[in-house]
Parts: sequence; C-alpha cells; structure tokens
Amino acid sequence: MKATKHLDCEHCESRYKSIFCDLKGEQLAAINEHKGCNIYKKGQTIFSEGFFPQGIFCINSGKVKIAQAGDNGREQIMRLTKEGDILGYRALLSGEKYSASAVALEDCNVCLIPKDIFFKVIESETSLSMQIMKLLSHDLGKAEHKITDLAQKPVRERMAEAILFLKETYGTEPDGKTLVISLSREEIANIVGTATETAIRLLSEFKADAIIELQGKKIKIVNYDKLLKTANIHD
Amino acid sequence: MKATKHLDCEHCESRYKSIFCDLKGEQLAAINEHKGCNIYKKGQTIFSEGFFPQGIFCINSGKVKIAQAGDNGREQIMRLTKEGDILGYRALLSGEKYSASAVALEDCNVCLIPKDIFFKVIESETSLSMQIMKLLSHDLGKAEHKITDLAQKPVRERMAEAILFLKETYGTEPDGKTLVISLSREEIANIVGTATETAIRLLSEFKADAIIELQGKKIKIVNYDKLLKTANIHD
DNA sequence: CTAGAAATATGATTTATATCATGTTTTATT
DNA sequence: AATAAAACATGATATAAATCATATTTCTAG
Repeated sequence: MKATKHLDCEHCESRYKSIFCDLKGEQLAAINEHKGCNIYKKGQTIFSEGFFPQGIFCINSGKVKIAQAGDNGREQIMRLTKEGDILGYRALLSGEKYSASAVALEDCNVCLIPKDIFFKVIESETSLSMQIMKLLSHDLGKAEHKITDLAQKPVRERMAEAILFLKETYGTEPDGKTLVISLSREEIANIVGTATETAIRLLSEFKADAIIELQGKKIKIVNYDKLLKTANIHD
Repeated sequence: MKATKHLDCEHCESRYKSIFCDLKGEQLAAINEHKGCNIYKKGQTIFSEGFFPQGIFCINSGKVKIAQAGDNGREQIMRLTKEGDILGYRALLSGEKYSASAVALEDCNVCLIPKDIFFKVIESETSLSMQIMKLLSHDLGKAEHKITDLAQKPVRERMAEAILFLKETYGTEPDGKTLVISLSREEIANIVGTATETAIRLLSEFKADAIIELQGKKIKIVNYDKLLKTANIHD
C-alpha cells in the first residue's frame, strides 16, 4: 500500500457509478477533504478479517475480491468489486469486525473515508441512507440465492453460474465473449465452493463441450446459450 | 389469514424489542393508524416468493420461517424469526420481488405497515434508517458465514451448528436444555442444507453420542460442550 | 376408533465430489 | 537463460452424502 496523489471527489469518474452519485456541496467537500488515497498493488490486502473498520473504502480503479477464510484455511470468495464500488460498509454499519478480507486482484486506486465523516454525511443526507439500504438488501438477496445454490445445486451448475456471474460483473472484451477478469483456477474454485481440481476439471469439460475456450487464465464464452442451460437458472 | 382486533403500537410489548423501539409521537401514530393486524394459523403463508411487497410486516407474536424454493422444489430455510422481528424489508428496500416466502411455524399475530407510510417514517427519522442498516448488515454477515459453512463444512458440523442456532434464536424451556422450537426433520434438513434422511440419521447419531435427547420433535441438549465441539466453530 | 396419510427411522446402494498422486506447463527469480 | 516455484492438468481412489427402498411410528380426518 502506498499513498498517492489526492483524487478529487468532485470530478471522480467512479463516483457517478457509486452510492455517492447524488452528493454535492458541503458533504462532498467534507469527504473530499478528509479522505485518503492509496495505491494497492495486485495481491495486497486492503483490509483484513477480524479487524475493526476505521472507515469506508471507495474503489477509484481496479478489481477487488472480498473473501472469507474457512476453518481449514481455504478461502471462500463472497463478492467481487470494481471501480465505483464501496468496500467495508457491512462491518462498519453493523458495528462488527470485518467478516472478510479485501484483496486487490490488480493494481488499485482506493480512497478511505474516515468513519466519523461517513456517519455524519449519512445522517445529514437521507438519500444516501436509502442508497445504502438498497445496496445492502441487494447484497443480501444475492447471498441468500447463493446459499440455496450451494445447498442444492451440483458443482457443474454452480460453475456455469459463476462464469455467467463473472461476465455480468466485469463484462467482456470487445469481442463480447472473452471475460475481462483473469482469475486463478483456485480462485474460481473459491467462488464456486469446490476443490481446485474439480474446478480445473469442469473448465476442461466445458471446453470439451464447446461451451468455452481457454487460453491461460482467459475464458471465452463461445456458446452462451449452452452455458445458460448448464447453469440451469429459472426465473 | 384473518383480520384481528387492532393491536396498539404504543403499548405493543414486541415493539420494544424491534427496530421501532425508539419511535414516538407522530410517527408512531401514523404507523398505528394505517397498519393492519392479522392472525396467521400455523402453516399459513404470510408472503410468497416472486410477489412485490406492499408493505412491511411486524411480528407481534409467533414464529415464522423465511424460506427459498430451490429448482428441485426443495426449500432452503434462510432465517427464523419471532416476536419483535420485522419481515419483508429486504425486498421492500431493494425494490425487488420477494426472494423468499414467509410461513407461520405456529399461530401468529402479524401487523402490516403499508409501504408508503413506512418510507415516510424512514425519511423523517434517521435513527430508524441506522437501525435498518444495522439489521441488514448483520443479516448479510450471517448469510456470508453460512455460505462459507455450506461450501466448506461437512454436514455433521453444520447440523451441530444448526442446533446451536435454534437454541440461540428461540431459547430453551426452563430446564435450560430443551429447545422451545419444534421443527420437522425435513425443516431441520432445510436449515442445514442436506437430505431429510441425512438429517434424521445425524440426529440419531447425536443421540447415540449422548449429545442430545429426542422425544418427538423436541430436542434436548444434554451435552452442550460436545455439541459446540462437534460444530467446530472458531472465534 | 379406524383407515389412510404423513413423518420418522434405518438399511442398502449409488454417485458426486474430495482427496491423493504424479506429471506437465507456466510464471517468477537469480 | 537456467532453476525453482507455482499453477495447471489428469488419472486413480476414497468417501461423504444422496438416493432408493421398506418398515415403523405418529398424526389426521372421517
């Protein structure tokens, strides 16, 4: 982690996509003045499970994974985030320790808003509270869906769903097929909730079934319909 | 479902344990005036997955399960609630359809606050927003923990954890050991995320291991330490 | 009070998936 | 460029847990 030149909130491209999109004037100025900006290199930890939050992080650029460590040490990836997303709000708002760690998947520019400033702004701006409630309840919906999946769906379906999720979250290259995000097989396994070998095997199977193509860590979806069918999603 | 006599919010015992505990005066009056009170018999559905919420439910008395239907029709129980808890806020706040159904586990007294009243009160009362954010982020933390559990822990450990969870949620009879809540084996399986037969077998095993005693649907924890150890919980 | 239907229990069998083992390729480091 | 280390790949095997099958008990409705 390394401090970097101050990124101005008012003209921050990422802000428009964030929960702070409606903020202006005094409140925006307060955040802008007190926040700190840092660069995290790929692989660096932004915050760690078990610690108390000191504020809330805004991602200006870069991708981040939020993962929980299971008993056996194996990580479970809960969420993947990108520019415009905020990090660490769950723990901050519930008054608990971080229940997961945030690790940069690539070089990131991240700002930290101190907690007292954040709470002050929340109190004076009802629309922000609403945005956060919306965000939290959406997250909760996703999490609950994942619970049902894990409890009921076979790994193959979950793998297909995970690939769709990666496409949805980070999009594709101009060809509309190759996923922008590059993850290790182990990380993919930790999204799906399976053993690394199983994940590798399934990806090979999908390739053999002409659903995807693989080169290195890059995944190209060559038969979207079949992938969708494999995921077995209803509604 | 059957309308019942109006329950007065101001003197509602359950309210003190709820997110509405700090409300008073005008806002409380508004809710009190516009809400409806209903009785749900055991087994009746309070709201159903896939529908848009019309308001928020307050449980005055009774226990309720919140469950999601998986593809195969099998239910996954997400949460269990009791008097003082509110229901249906996730969908209402995210602006989505209900992602789960709520079913009475016993006869319940439930009030419904229309959504426009609810939103009006939220806007005029910052502390309520904070309460809701706290509630949502706590729920989210629980859900994420469950995801890691499902992905990584064996059924036996999850079953032990589920029994501890039932004790924590609904408490015990005066003996301090017998769980107050009675669930079918199938429902227990749907909390743990396993097949009904497996749940039955595990309960029999726990009994054979002198961890619990069983009579009918009643579960008595006779060796709490061993149960805790079986659940294999750290921190 | 009895018949039928659920729910519970338990055994036998199958199957999905984890684990173990080993080889190959890719990536990082000196 | 050479060597080590990590990531990837794939086969063989083990095993946890699902499914299938069939009693038995408990609940429910007439």
